[in-house]
Amino acid sequence: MRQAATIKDVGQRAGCGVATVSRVLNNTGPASAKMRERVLAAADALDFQFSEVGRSLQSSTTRTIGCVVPSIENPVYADAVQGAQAVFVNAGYQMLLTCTNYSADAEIHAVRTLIAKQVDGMLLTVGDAQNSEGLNLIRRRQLPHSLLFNAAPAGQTSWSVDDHAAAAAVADAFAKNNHVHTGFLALNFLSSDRARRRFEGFAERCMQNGMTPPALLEVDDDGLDLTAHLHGFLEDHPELTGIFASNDFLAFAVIRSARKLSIDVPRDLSIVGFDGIKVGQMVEPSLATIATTPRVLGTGAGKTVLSMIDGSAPPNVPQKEQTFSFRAGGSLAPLTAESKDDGKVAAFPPSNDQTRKTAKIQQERPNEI
Amino acid sequence: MRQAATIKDVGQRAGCGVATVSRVLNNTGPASAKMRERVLAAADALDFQFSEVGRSLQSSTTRTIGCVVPSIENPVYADAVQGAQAVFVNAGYQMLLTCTNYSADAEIHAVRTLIAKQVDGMLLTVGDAQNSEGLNLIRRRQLPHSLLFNAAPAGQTSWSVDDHAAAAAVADAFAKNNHVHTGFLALNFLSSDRARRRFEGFAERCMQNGMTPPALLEVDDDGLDLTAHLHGFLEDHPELTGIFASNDFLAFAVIRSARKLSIDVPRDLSIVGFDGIKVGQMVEPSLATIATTPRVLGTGAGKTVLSMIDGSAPPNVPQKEQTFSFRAGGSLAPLTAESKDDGKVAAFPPSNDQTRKTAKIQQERPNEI
DNA sequence: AACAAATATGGAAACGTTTCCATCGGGAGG
DNA sequence: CCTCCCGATGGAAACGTTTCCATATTTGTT
Repeated sequence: MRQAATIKDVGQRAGCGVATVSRVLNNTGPASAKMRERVLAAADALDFQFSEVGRSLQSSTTRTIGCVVPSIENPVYADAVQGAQAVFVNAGYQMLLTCTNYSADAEIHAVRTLIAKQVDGMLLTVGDAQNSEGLNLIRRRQLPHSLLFNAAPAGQTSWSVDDHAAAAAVADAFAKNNHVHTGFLALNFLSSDRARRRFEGFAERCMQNGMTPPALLEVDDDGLDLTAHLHGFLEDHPELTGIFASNDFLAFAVIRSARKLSIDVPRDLSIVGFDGIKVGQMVEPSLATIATTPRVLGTGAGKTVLSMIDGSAPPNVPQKEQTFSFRAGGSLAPLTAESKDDGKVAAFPPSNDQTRKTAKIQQERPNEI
Repeated sequence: MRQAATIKDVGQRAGCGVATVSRVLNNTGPASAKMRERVLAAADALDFQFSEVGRSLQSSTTRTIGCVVPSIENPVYADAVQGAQAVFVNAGYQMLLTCTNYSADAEIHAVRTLIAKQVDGMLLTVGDAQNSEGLNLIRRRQLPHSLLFNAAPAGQTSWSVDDHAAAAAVADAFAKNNHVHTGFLALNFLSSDRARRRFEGFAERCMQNGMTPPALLEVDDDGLDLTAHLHGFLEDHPELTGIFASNDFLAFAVIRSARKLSIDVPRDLSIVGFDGIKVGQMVEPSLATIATTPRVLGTGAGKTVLSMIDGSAPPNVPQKEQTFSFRAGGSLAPLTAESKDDGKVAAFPPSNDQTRKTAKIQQERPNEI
C-alpha cells in the first residue's frame, strides 16, 4: 500500500506548520482566508485523510467499540449486532466484531485483544455471565460495557430476554392445550447460560401447572438431521406430546425429523420454538414460538454503552415482560383424547424400525403429486 | 475508565527503562534472569497490556481489516462475514464491520472512515462494483482488498457466486419442468448489481430455451406481506406458472402469499429461490433454490486479503460453476396440462376478490384438524 | 592480569496527531 | 508616534510503542 500523506506533508506543500493544518482542517482556531485556501488545496491534492491512529494516541480515545457474540449465523445475534452497529456509526463509532463460536477460550482471547486495541467500550454476550473471565477483566478495568442476551449479574445491566419468564410462558401454552408430558430440546446446553435458564423456567412452571417434569434432550452437533435423536428420545419417552425447542432452528429441525418419522405436527406432537425468527411465520405449519426483538435489544445495549462513555443518561432497559411475547402458531395444537390414543400409538409401533423406515420414504414429499 | 498502565509505569516499577520492558515482554533481545523476573512481576501487578494504538503508530500497521457489507440480517452475508472473521482472528487480525443497508452513501462513508482508521486491508460487497466511489478510493490508495459477492471488474478478483450462470440454471430448471411463462421477483433491484445480473442471466436463458421473457416484479419494502403485490402481479400476468425469487426469503414470502390467495405451490405456481439458506430444506414444501456456499466465499475472500497484505500466494477463486448448484425442492413441480387448466383457472376467478378472501380464511391452516 | 568479546541496559528518535504557548504583525486608540 | 491588543502562525511537548545506538557490565581467553 502506498504510503499515505501525513499532516506534515500537507503543511510542507501549503508552506505552513502542522498546527495550522490541523486548525484549518478541523475548523478549530483561526486562520487567514488565503492560508485556509492553500491548506485545503494541498490536502486535496495529496488525498489527505487524518490518521485515526495518531489521533487516538493523542486523545487516548479510539472511537471504536468491541462486540463479542457467539455467532452471527444465528439471526438473533445478527439482528442485534446490526442494530448496535447502526447506533454506533450514528454516533461516529466503529465496531470491532468477534464471534466466539460458543467457546470460552475464544471469548477471553477476544476480550483481551479488544482491550489491547483500546476500545472505548464493549458489547458482549458471554457464555456464562456469572462466571466469565473476560467480563471480570472488563470490570477490573472499569471499561464501559453492556451485556446482551445474558442474565444480568447483580448490579449490572443487561439487555436480554427474560428467558426464565419466557420459558414459563411456553409451559403455560402447553398447559392451556392440555399437554402434560413435554420435552426440552437444547443445543449448547453446557456453554450457554441462556439455554439453562430456559430449561429452568420451563421445568419450574411445568411443575406449577401440574405437568410432569420435562424430559431433557441435549444435542451437540448443529447438523440438520435430528431424526435419529428424535427417534431415540421418543422411544425413551413415549408419553411425550410436546417439545419445547430452545431455538427456532431446532424447532424446524424437529418438525422436519418428525415428518420423516411419520409423526404429524401438531396432531401427534406439538412443537414450540424460541426467538421468533421471520420465517417461522411463513411456513406451514407456522411455528408457535416466543417472539423476541433482538434489534431492539441490540440498539438498546449499544446506546447504553455510548451513554456510559459520554456520561449521558442511559436508556431504560425494558420491563421483563416486554422483552418477549408468546406467538401462537400451527405447530402447537390442543391435545385431545383421540389424538393421544390414535396418533401416538400409530406413530410409534413399539419395536419395528422397518415399518417406520418405509413410512418415512413414502412420506418424503407428501404434497408432490 | 481507569487510566491503564503504560510501558513507562512498568519500567518505573521494575526499576528499568522502557526499552528493557519492551524486550522482555515481547521476548525480543536479551535480558538477565532477575530483570526478566522483575519486569514480569511489575507487568502482572499493574495488569499491563500493550496499547495497540502506540504499537500501530510505531509500526504503521493496525492488524485490523475493514469489512463492508449491505446487511448481516441476510444469512448469506452473515455466514460469509463470520467465515472471514474466523480467518482474520486466526491470523491475528481484528475485523471492523460496517453494514450499509444497501445505501451508497453509507458505503462511501464507511470506506472513508475505515481508511482513516488505517485498516491494513478491506473486504467488501458494494452496491455496484463497476461504479463504486468507495472502491475507487481504495484502489487509488492501493489498499489490499477483495470483493465479495460482486461481479469482478476487469483485473480484479471477487469471491462471488456466478449470478448470471446460476440464474440460467434456474431458467433451465423451469424449462425442464415445461414452464414457459415465468416471472422474476426482486428486492433492491436498483441498488444491487447482484439482483440485476440474476435477472439478466435468467431472462437470457429463458429466451434461449424458447420461453417467453420473464415478467419483472420489483418490491421495495422488506415487509413480510407480498400478498397484494403478488395478487396484482398475477392479475397483470395471468399466464405465469413459475416465479424466480431473487432470494430465499422472498421465495418464502411468495409461497406464503400464494397460500393466502389459495394458490397451491407447486401445483398452481412453482417457486424457485436463491441462496440455499438452511431452513429451505426443513419446510414443506421444501424450497427449490440455488444452493450457495457463503462461508466458503467469505473465508476465501478473507484469505485473499491476508495474502495481499503479507505478499503470500493468494488462494484460487473457485471455478464459476463451483460457486453454486441447483437444489431441487418441492416448490418446483412439472407443469402438466391438467394443472395448468384446472389449477390456474380455479385459483383465479377473473374478478371476484370476495371469493378469494373467503378461500383464504378457510385455507389459513389447512393441516390443522 | 589484561584485554577482547559478548551480553545487558538505557537514552532517544520516530510514528501522526492535538494543543499549549510564544512570537510576530498590524490596526485602533491614545 | 507610541502602546495595547488581537488575529495569525509556528515550535514543541505529549500520547505509547519499538528500535537503533551507545554505554556499562559480565564472561572468557591469553
